[in-house]
Amino acid sequence: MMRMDSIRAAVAPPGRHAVTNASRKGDESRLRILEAALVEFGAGGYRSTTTRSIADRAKTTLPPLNYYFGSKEGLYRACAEEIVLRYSEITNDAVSGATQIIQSVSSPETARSALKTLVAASVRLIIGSPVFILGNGIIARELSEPGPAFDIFYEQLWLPGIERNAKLISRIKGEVDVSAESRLQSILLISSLPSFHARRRVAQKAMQWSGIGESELNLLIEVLHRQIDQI
Amino acid sequence: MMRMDSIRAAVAPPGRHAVTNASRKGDESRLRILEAALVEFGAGGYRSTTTRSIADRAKTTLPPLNYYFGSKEGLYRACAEEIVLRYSEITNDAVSGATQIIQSVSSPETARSALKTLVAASVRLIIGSPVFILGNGIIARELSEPGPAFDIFYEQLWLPGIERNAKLISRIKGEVDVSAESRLQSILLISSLPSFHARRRVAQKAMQWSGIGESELNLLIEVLHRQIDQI
DNA sequence: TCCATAATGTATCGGCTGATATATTTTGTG
DNA sequence: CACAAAATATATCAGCCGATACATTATGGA
Repeated sequence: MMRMDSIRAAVAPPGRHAVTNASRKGDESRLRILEAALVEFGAGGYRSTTTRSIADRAKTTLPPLNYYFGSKEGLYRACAEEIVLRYSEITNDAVSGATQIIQSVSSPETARSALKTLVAASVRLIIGSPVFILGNGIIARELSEPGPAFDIFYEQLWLPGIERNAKLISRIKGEVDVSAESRLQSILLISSLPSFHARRRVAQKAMQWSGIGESELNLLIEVLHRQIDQI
Repeated sequence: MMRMDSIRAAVAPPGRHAVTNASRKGDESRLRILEAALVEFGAGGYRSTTTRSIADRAKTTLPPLNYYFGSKEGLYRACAEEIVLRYSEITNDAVSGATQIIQSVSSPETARSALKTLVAASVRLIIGSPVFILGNGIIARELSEPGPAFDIFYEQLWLPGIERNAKLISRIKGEVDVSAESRLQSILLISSLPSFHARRRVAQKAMQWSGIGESELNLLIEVLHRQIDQI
């Protein structure tokens, strides 16, 4: 009982992190595993995904998974952090634009325009981006059934997003402080998108779309923009 | 191999169904198991829920589960059908009212009012009803990760709901035929609700609500009604 | 009351899963 | 080139899960 290996692996994944000049092959493997995990977790969720399937996709075996990430749960959390990272990078422009407008003295119409930009960017990212569908699967699932990554997404993605949009909506309506109503509108607006991702199959079937391409995205954005126009 | 028992159990759960005068105790057990399954599946989803936990909650053992429902999946599907049944019963009034308005020659304002009634009823059912939270958990999960019950919900719940609301929206706008836009608006409107259920924790945290009671529901309905006013 | 059948419990099987002890190979460095 | 450390593979374990063979009890009609 209480073997050295398990302690080392569980507490701080690989000791390698403390070392400055580690081998490059290790990093490549780590990334390959992470990528495979994103695919597998994204397709099947946490429970349904087996570490073996991840190892297979990463063209390796089981031990490296624990070697680099400590456990299945550690790997899952690493996926969540990776998703947040990529997400932030992509939305960086739209977000910093909005932040600037929120912090400065701006007209309702400026705020409205920023909100539209944010929403359009989110739609393209969440629903349109093929490379991001897997990440969105993980996000959507974590929303409807909080798992090991809930807190990561909540604190780094949802709460900031809700607050940002609520402030913009508030500005549009000329409120001095953000009202409960505005915050609720923000939640509903933001909720629509992962929902739409999750209900992709439902929506596609109901709309009789053969796929979700440019024209479909544009229609969706148009409808949302019109909704924003009427705030 | 190919034993009688398994064939009988898998194809048509119990032969009992063909019999007119079966024992009452069997029905009670069946219901108790179904109720327990609704709780367990609702709390944990299909994969995470074990047949043992269901049997425990139903204060019985494993064999009766297969005896009455053939398999874990059969039990899950039975839960979905039960949910659809209860759901339909509760929304029956609002739905038949809306149907009547759709089929007759009605003014935009009549349609708008019917849509508001439908949405308010849905909000109370999906978000407000404590007895229905478990069913909604199953529905929400099945939306974001299609499982054995997806088709049941799609055909009996979502598609009819989307079509109904789309027709009302279309009527409100005075369209002759239901436009793609109206249908999309309908999807977005309907999507908000299970989303809000799923994101209950997120919303509650973000709104700093201690719970979702009458006043919170009313605020939510108010925001949605205002949205409908601006269609 | 008796008995066929329905209902439930006990015990167990086979398969899968996460994890890891152990052995082997690969890598970077002096 | 040699060698310590890092990385990867093999083999295996222990636990859980769905399912069911088998045994037992309960039910209700004749």
